[in-house]
Amino acid sequence: MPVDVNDYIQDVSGTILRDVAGDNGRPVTVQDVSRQSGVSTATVSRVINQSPKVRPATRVRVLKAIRELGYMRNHSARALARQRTDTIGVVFPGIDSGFFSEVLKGINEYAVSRDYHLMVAFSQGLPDEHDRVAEYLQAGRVDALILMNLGMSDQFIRQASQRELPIVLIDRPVKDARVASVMIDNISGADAAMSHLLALGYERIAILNGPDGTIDAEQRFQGCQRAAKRAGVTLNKDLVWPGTFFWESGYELMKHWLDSGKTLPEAMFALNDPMAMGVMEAMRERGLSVPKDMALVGFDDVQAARHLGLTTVHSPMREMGRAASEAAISLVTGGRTRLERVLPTELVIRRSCGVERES
Amino acid sequence: MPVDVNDYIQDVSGTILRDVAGDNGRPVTVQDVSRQSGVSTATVSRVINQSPKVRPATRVRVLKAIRELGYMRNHSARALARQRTDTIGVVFPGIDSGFFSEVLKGINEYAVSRDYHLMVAFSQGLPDEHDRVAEYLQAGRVDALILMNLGMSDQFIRQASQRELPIVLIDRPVKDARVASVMIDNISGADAAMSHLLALGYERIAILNGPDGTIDAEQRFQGCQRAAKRAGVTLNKDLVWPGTFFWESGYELMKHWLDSGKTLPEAMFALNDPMAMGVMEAMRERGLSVPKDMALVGFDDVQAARHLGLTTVHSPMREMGRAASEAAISLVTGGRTRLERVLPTELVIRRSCGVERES
DNA sequence: ATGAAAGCGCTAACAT
DNA sequence: ATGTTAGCGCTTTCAT
Repeated sequence: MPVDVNDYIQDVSGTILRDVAGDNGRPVTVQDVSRQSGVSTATVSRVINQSPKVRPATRVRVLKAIRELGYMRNHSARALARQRTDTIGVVFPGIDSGFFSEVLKGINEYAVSRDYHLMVAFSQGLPDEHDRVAEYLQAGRVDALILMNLGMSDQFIRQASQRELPIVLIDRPVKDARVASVMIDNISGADAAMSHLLALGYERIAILNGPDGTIDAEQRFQGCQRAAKRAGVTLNKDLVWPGTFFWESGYELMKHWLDSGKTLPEAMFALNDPMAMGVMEAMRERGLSVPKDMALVGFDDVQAARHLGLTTVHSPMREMGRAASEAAISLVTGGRTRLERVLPTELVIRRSCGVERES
Repeated sequence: MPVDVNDYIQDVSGTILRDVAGDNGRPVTVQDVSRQSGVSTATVSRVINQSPKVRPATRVRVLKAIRELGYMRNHSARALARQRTDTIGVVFPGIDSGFFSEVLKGINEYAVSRDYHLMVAFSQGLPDEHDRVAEYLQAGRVDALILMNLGMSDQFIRQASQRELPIVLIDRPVKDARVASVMIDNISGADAAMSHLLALGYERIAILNGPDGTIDAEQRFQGCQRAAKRAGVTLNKDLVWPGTFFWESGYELMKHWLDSGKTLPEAMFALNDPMAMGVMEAMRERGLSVPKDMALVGFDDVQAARHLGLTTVHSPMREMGRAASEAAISLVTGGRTRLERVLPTELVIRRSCGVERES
């Protein structure tokens, strides 16, 4: 069914672009098609919507008229009549965690395949965030909402979810709310990275943490603890440093460390890639290198990580987008969906932690 | 006027989120508000749309009803009646040049300030690109179209522009088409970079070009020539290398160069940052460094450039987005606009070309 | 299989 | 300043 619809659309749009509505200015409507093909508007609508109850001959006549007139269906009218927009709203935080484009592509991929459109907004700050969401919540704008990594309170989300509009949260679960959520398996990812470091025999392992209160930081650190516990070692509190998840954070830490003259740890696990890259850069500036002077592992597997040979935990951003998109559309169309999805992460071993396996 | 409208919306949305439509399932309409407040729907509409011709007392009554009922205006109905959607469509290429998020934010910034929404699509490949554009061209979906850096032919664009829908092109001019375009000043940017290198006294300057046929590559190379000409030198053809604009391109070039044992040039101008970063990485792997063993300049000023101390030409992506957004909305609302805008670029001097000024 | 007609929720003349 | 009314373009019963 979707396939047919697409075919139809391509057909029409091809026409549009070939000979542009030469007639008058007024846009072509079903009425016009109806008149031109000698059938009722109801039948025209049936043809447009691939209803099987149209005699082939009739269908052809209508299609011909559509083509001749360069008819295109009007979205607003259709949405108004059907009470759905075939559009899903996406709200991202204004500060770019760097992933959003990947996630958005994932969302888009699936949405397109289901013939859905995307309405996106970036929120700058909390009040604006609320406004944006509230705006999309307005009946008729979108059929579902995907919210990524926003700062709004659980309470706000819970209230928002009272409306009939399906909501999907990326990178954040909410208890007690009728919303779907998709996250990545931060814990296992961090566990794997830490375990790898431990298996390599490193003992003095520093951890550059993320900011307090973010779920990613919390879970990743939790993963570290799990790995340590399993290995029967304890994390050295003195080697756990607070970070911001920004590049500067890693850069500054390492710079101070080197300035202080203290000996470096054998290895460091930066809880995201930008920080790891900051660390690398600070070392490079001092003529030190990874993994010679210190092993290093990151988290997220941003594009640059590959280029720098940084061992890191791959966060499946694209897939998160896809999953969110699937959940949203499935909620809209009434399909069954798992309300909580946790996507697996995977350790990608490169040269920064001392073993040369992949590049 | 926009301010008032926003106030109103915030008002309403506040309500929405406070006490959720407790009543029945049916969404609240102007009719309901009309009934509840004892005025006609026309007046309700006037209040909603900030018409000045409403007695304050009446306005208050209506506002009260709106609040009590948790009324939200229906976008589709409004769009259908007004024949405008307050939405602008944005089509990006599926392959991420890395900028698109910046540009999108710029577009969003201005759009939001004018109370417009964004509908975005990524096209994968040429046919899909056409489809996406054609789809948005459908009356009623969006009020204007911003196309970024797509591969479609001038002819296609020209035909698309025949429709009444305003079109704004980013990073590409089209002759003879009734479209607006915003670009960056590649020529002056490259000229400045090249001139800088020449002023520093470098003579053997290699150029790592972009792919043939892309306007960015062409113009940037042109800028190089202009600088050379003005300085009274000629570009050494043997030092001009074809590139792809991808990281790998720079990496491979430099690797081969080093493998070949040929002496390095004194300086290199990579016509975009990713390639420059590839070059740096290849050098780093050989224990060479910038600018000690070779000066290096990039183009675009991506985020990592700052971290790596790469001298480069700043491309104002955010501003491009803003400008495109302005142009689009201004075309929609009938305001006058420059149809061609070329945004200035700026050389950002960091340590990679041999002088330590900024960091 | 097809048509007639009643909306979907809102706006915008036109009247008063 | 406010009300009446006729659409906007499409879908969808309900008849036939």
